[in-house]
Amino acid sequence: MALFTEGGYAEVTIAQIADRAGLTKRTFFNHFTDKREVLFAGAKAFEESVVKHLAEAHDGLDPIDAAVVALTRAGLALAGYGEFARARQELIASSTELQERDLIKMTSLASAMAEALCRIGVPPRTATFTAQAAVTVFTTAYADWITDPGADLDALMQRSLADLRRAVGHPPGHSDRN
Amino acid sequence: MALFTEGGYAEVTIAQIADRAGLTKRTFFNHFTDKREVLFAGAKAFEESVVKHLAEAHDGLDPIDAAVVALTRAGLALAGYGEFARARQELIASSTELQERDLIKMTSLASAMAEALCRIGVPPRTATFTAQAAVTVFTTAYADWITDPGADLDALMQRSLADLRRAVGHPPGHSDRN
DNA sequence: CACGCGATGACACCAAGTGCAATCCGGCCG
DNA sequence: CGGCCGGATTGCACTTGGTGTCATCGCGTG
Repeated sequence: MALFTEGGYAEVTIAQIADRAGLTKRTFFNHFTDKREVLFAGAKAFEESVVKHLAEAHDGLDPIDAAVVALTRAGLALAGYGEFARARQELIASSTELQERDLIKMTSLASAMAEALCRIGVPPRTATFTAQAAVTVFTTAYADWITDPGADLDALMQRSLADLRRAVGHPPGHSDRN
Repeated sequence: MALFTEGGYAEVTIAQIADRAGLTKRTFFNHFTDKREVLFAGAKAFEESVVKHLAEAHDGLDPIDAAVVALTRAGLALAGYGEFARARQELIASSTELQERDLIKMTSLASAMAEALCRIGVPPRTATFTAQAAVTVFTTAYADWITDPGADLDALMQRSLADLRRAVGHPPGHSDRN
């Protein structure tokens, strides 16, 4: 991170990273498949955390609410990394390479969530849309949270979900229940 | 395309592409910034087409419906490329590199649409969610259309939109109008 | 102490890009 | 007709990400 923030992502070379870590270029690639991947180390763990929360806490909730809750819970575990998260997000925003990687991680997350929803009994197509929507909600709520770390992630998530609902409009053929 | 489909994306080298086109590696990079980009040549034109349709045909429609209609109209212009589109999609599915590029193109499309919506008077946050949702709808409808080129894109889009609406549930505080 | 195994390192190598300068080619002007 | 010009093409050298292979190191175990 130190190297990246002072030199810019593209300028920093793998050799430099390896040197800084007291290792070799080759060893770097034994730990990370990519240069990009070094900034997404936690992604897999986060995905698993979300899936776990999703499998646990879906009692009586709409799929979309369950998905949002699962993302919120998993997201709260990131609360400690505030400063790092901000720097990382800024770095990602500065490089299309990193944005691409970020997007595919989010897509992977959505897929994993969709699969988890299927296991709960949600039909596949609904599961896909639900997961995708939930991840969209998370992405913007997370961005909000980055710019204001003091805010409550849960509230931000609910606000984003409400905004999304307002944006896509009403589903056909039912009157409001709940 | 011929090279890619017979050899697989990763195996084909820029030199081979250039040879096949009767050009040089260097010249290839004068036309395309990337190896990936050669498969996304039409993306910018598509994006502009969508924005144009969106600016024109938003009379009296909800933003989300306007966005979906714009994507549908622009999508219909792709009807001629059926076989190519299928091969391309298959290729993208086979390579994470290409998936990443595809995702960022879709994100760029969503951004452009959001901006266009803002110009129409939709508040920014709503515009972002609307555009994102519409692109999601398009992505799955397009995938459906790829697997069944005989189908009607318009119908597929409407079905996807309905599915998405069902997935995200009802917006708060209004009873169904329309 | 010998052995084995996982992590590290050295080295050679390939392909994607990039910068720069030379060259080609078609049109245009005197 | 001949020279000139600007854009497209090219050759070439170079950097860097990434991989395959094999040697080596360090360490815990029998």
